[in-house]
Amino acid sequence: MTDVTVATVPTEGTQDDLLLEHQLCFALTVASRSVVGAYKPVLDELGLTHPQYLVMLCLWESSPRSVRDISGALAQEPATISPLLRRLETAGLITRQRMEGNERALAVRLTQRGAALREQATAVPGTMMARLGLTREQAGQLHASMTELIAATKAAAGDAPRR
Amino acid sequence: MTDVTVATVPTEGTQDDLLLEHQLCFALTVASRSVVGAYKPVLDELGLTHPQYLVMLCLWESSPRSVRDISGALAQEPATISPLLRRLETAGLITRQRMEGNERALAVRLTQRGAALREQATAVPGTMMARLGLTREQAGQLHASMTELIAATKAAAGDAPRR
DNA sequence: CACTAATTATTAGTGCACTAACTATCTGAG
DNA sequence: CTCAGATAGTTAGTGCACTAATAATTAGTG
Repeated sequence: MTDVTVATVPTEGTQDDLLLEHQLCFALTVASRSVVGAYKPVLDELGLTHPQYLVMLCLWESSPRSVRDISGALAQEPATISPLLRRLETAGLITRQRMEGNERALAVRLTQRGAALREQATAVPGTMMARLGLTREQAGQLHASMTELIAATKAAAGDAPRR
Repeated sequence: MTDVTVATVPTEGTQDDLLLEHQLCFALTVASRSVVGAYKPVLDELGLTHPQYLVMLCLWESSPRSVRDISGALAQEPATISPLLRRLETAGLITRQRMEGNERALAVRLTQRGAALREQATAVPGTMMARLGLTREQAGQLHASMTELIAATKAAAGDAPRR
């Protein structure tokens, strides 16, 4: 219906460049919101939001981790992670206590319930790929494209702001 | 450095499925945030946030539009658009008045300043592609992938929730 | 050793995004 | 013609995400 769009994108700049439907950034944000939205019914059963799910993935990989560490792994500001962790603590999935030997850092640790939730979560990736009708190859291809894009933005950040 | 990831994804499900770095949804959200972040310095000069930029693109295409119309074009809830429009009105870029003939609908209209801003904006797409080091072909390819993904999520939404 | 620097986390403030609840207007079936 | 239901926007409430400012601890240098 509306997929002539890409095929007709010309090689040089035109005044069509400002058409909403031609914007990669628009397609990307819609895709992101749509995919996250598709996770919702599945994650609801675990009682997690999508960002919370990502934090849990992080902790299932290794358990006592600092805020800075998690923040780095998720490419998110500590100020974003902080309240998120507070909610996960309230939900009884993690504990937060100062690290011994370095009282400024926080030791974020899975509770028994938090660790146990992993069992239910193992089904999530497969369920989602099936729901979206993606093969492992397609998913891998998209993953690679996104990784490249992320790298491109890092390069762009290094260029202009001139720090 | 860390790009062995995709090449080593096996064909069948393993316990590695829960590794953060293997999640497409993670790569997608990071890519989305990163790209939007890359727009920031450029859009700052126009005094727009990225979501506001998308609304303006919308209005530069056709000017008196209803909230519902804009909401549909941007794939966003009216409740999200509403306060966003209020800020654009405060910024003097648009006006909001009830439509004559249908007092429930709103006529969102560009002001002179709003229309004029388009001149500055014409440079944005080109600037961004250059900054990200993307060719038109690459951008087109990514755009097509995102469009497919979006379609996949729509299909998924139609399946399960069974309305 | 003292005092500045850097590191780590949190808080405040703004803006997006969504759901649910509400108001106002319009439409259409009886 | 009337009033139940649909339509269009807004508001309230929650949660993310970012920047800037703050507090607390640690490390390093003179």
